[in-house]
Amino acid sequence: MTRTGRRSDGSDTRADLLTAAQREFYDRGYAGASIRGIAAGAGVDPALVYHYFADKQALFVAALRFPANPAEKLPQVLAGDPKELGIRLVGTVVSVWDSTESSPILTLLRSAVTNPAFADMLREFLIDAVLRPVLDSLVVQQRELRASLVASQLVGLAMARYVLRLPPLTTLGIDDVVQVIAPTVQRYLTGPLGAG
Amino acid sequence: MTRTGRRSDGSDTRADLLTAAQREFYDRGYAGASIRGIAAGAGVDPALVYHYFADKQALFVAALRFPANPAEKLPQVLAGDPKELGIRLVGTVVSVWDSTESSPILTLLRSAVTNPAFADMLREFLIDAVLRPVLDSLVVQQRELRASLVASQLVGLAMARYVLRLPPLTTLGIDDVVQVIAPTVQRYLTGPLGAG
DNA sequence: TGTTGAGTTCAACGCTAGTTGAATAGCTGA
DNA sequence: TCAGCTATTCAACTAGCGTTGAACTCAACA
Repeated sequence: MTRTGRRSDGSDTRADLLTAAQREFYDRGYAGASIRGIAAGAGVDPALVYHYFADKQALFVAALRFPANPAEKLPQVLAGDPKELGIRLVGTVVSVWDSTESSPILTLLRSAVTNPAFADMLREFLIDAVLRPVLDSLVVQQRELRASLVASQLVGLAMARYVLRLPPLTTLGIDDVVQVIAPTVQRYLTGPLGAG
Repeated sequence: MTRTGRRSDGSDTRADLLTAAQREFYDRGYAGASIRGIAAGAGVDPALVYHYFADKQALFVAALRFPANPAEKLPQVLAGDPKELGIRLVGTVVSVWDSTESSPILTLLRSAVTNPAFADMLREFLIDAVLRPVLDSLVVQQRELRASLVASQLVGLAMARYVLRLPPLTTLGIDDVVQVIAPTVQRYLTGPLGAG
């Protein structure tokens, strides 16, 4: 019964910690998740977390980026008729959100609400990594306003579908969600912003 | 230097506690706010909180309802041309949100993200107290879907304007916000929900 | 005037949290 | 084989939390 010391099996403890952290941060938010709980989820002593990560916040940031989930989907969103950009954007975003049990963006959304630093991270991700590229592909004015409007509808959709769990929006299939939300996003992207 | 015992001035400590609680819950969310911090904000010993309220959750609920902020604005939203219902709804909602430094709904929004019980409270408030009455005043189908769509855009607007502080949406005046958001809400309320 | 009850503080309990330093066990390369 | 690095655990520290019970002081009413 060896207690301390290195394990004999070739387990990847760092990855186990990141997976457990993802789950825990997603379920409970940044403040609600505990190092002890994450360590328990990975079957490991809490102190071990500090062997791999500087502190709780570093673990959070690392968990957000694991596995690498960059905007590599952007090209296929941008390709095609700009008149159907809203359809492709909403479809891609919702399918990414639906695809995993603990989407990093939803984790960040949960934590952004009570932590201004994470709100900054989310805002910068949304604007810099997603919406600016999309809008730069269009010939429109008022890009920043349009970007924030699209963000407002997408964030609201995430809140309604995953956090508040509003009955019809939560159970709708991806195609139905796209059908009702995409026209709004399309107007924010390319439509007139005055009276509609 | 009297330490314990009743105060001589006619101060309303209960109201002071509720005001401090509002501010603290708004700033930090339910879990992040502390009884000790709220008591300090009211210039009072933490134990005094338990003289007036059963526990932290009771204080939270009491702070949400203080001062009474029911949907007494509904009639003036419902009155008038249904074609401009979106304008009146968005205008009223944003002006309520902007009017106070710690709107109860925004507090609830902040806390709902990490606490399912508060998510239920917020959902029920939005649907039962605001959106069902509005939709019952219209002759439309798919009321529940329309309600959740309106909720998604309003919640997203709140997130963008007050939590994420997306630059243009945060600084826009109420009239400008209404101008860009109301058409979306109007379509969700009365427009076609298929391809737009 | 005396008594009661409401308002108020003090001190503490039990719990959980993030974090750290020392000790131990196994792997790797000389 | 052995030295040293890395992985791992143990035990503890400090700080903060919600909450409680007892004590004290004043105001109001009989």
